[in-house]
Amino acid sequence: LSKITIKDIAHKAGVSITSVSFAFNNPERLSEATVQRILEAAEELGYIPDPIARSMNTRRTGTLGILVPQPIFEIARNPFLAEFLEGVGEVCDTAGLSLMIVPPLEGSMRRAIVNAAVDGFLTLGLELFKATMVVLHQRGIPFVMVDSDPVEGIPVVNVDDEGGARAAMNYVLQCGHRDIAILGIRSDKAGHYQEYTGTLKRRVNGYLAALADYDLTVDDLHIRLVECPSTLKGGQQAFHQVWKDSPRPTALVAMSDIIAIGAIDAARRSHVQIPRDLSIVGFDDIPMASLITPRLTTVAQPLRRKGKLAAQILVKRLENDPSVPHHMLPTELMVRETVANLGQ
Amino acid sequence: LSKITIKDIAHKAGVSITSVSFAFNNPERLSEATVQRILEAAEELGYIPDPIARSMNTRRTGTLGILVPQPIFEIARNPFLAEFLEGVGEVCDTAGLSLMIVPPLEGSMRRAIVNAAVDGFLTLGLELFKATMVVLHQRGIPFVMVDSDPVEGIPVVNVDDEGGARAAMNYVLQCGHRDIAILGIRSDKAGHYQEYTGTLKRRVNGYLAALADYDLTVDDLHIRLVECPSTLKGGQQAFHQVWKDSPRPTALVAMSDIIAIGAIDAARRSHVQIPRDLSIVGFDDIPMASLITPRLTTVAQPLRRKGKLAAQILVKRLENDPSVPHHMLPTELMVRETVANLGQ
DNA sequence: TTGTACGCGTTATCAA
DNA sequence: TTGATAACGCGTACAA
Repeated sequence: LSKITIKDIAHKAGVSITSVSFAFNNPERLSEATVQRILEAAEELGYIPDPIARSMNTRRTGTLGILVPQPIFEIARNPFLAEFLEGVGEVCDTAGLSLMIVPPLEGSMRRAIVNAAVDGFLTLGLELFKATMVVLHQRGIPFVMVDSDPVEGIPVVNVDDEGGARAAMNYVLQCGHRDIAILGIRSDKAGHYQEYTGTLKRRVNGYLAALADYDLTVDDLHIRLVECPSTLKGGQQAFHQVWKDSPRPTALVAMSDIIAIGAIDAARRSHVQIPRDLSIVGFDDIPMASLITPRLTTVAQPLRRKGKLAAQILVKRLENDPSVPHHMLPTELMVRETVANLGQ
Repeated sequence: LSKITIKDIAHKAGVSITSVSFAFNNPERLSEATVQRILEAAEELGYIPDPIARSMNTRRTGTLGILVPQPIFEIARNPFLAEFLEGVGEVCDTAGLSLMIVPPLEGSMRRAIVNAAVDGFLTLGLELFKATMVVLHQRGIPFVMVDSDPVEGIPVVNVDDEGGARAAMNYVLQCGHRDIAILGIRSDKAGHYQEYTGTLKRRVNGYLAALADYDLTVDDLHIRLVECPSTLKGGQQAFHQVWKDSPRPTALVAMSDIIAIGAIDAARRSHVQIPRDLSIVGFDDIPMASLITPRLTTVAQPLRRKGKLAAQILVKRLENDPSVPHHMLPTELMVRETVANLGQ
């Protein structure tokens, strides 16, 4: 029904379509009277320029896309995204950009990338790495990778996942725990942590390194990796799964806070007391982590800063800044109340 | 740099541009050999159709917009959005749609609506009601209003805010509280709750109705309304503000969970024990509400269902379904652990 | 089966 | 100060 075009106005105001366009975009090139007349006609007709047609030759959409590896439905469940969005939002708001969440289309990353009418992409924890990179290049618009393995020529923003993970596991070991379940994030590499890439890989590497310091490995009977979705429910189910195990773990090392919090919740409902009966450490330090009781011991990563930085880089690229920064933001172990020291 | 167009392929494959288009969209109309040749050429050149040009004549973008009244930065802070998105996401995922978050552009709703290349809008708690409605109509694409005062001819999805608010306040009063601070959500109507519209108005009305049952009003010295942003920090600050008041409130009735949780957090840091020293009730029942300790007594609204329902309606409208449903979803008081009974 | 030509709504170029 | 007219890249009647 948005039938009213520049032509209708031109007709009504008795001018050419060029003049109408000028009236909006270059008023100083027209006589004031003409501009006035055109604007009035537009007002009367309730004219709104078609954003798509406009984008057609400005080559700009005014929105940037966040390419996420999971359906919106799923990704919205992880508070991780919200905080990341806060940072991205800061930049968008000041730059006057909108934000498009671009999930795989019918399971295909390619289709998603191809279809999205955006000026640039922020990729979040890319999966199907190689294939996706190719499409991204073909698409020919700037993109910045977040939480991915660094690639020559592409801006990347990462955090020190490995260092953080190592610190977390090391702390748990220091506290005397030797029966440990790692609560991993389920990916397409289900069960094969050796094939992990990006963030997952770096975190697992950190855990392994800390274990190695104690001559421990993950395939030990006492140390195991259990995968679950990075959601509250995922954490709850993971708790029930490992709690039946024997030997029963004395500590859970979760790869995300939301998993850890889910596990804590399930534990509480099962009258398992944290940290007396079971220790837990998370990863991310989402706001909820310090709001629950007991306060979650976890690895803090600067989620907002990460989002803001990545968005800033992308915006610069849109303005043809040729630099290709690679950032590695620090992580920090936040010792709080969910890990018991077995020595005491 | 996305220079590769349909023309380049036509040239390389030695066919017309029509054939190229057909090869992608209507392969059965071409000989298999030709299709093969074209696809190969496209593959080699790394061709990707331009989504904007395509939208230009399909009149479809494959994305729907969520029109929010605040900057992304701000709205991302409220877990409310995440849960709503979950519901919307369910629909998007199955319908193969992307999601665009559309905040005011340079403070202007109008500009935001005008610029967004989307197939339809979901409006969330519309502000500047009348003016915005006009632009939305002019834009000529379908939209569904969520959390707004119902309008003839426009689909609306609301929840029973008034009933929920009334139940919450009534419960607090039943528990014997008479010194109460309402923690309101700060809007552009700062301080003038009489001018509230939409959700805010309905909630305040609910509170007032419950108070009226006890012959109480909000301008009483003992009952007051304090406004703050609907964020964790907003709730923290609100706590400090009212805690200095005299008479000091024995109960806080917050218009959102995130405010309530912020207040609880601030209270805990000030060694004020909930609910012994201070009772608190929230609104929304976000997941965090039942995760914190003590578990938050609050009013549950079906956030996900709301998002899903609204999105479903919008998608139907995109398919030219002429029906204009008005929905009012139920709310429910969740009695948990943050309100003390003064009578006991 | 394939190609020509036009439409989509705007902005940009150039001439009048 | 204005107005034809050509892009922009793709879809699609219609003709060949």
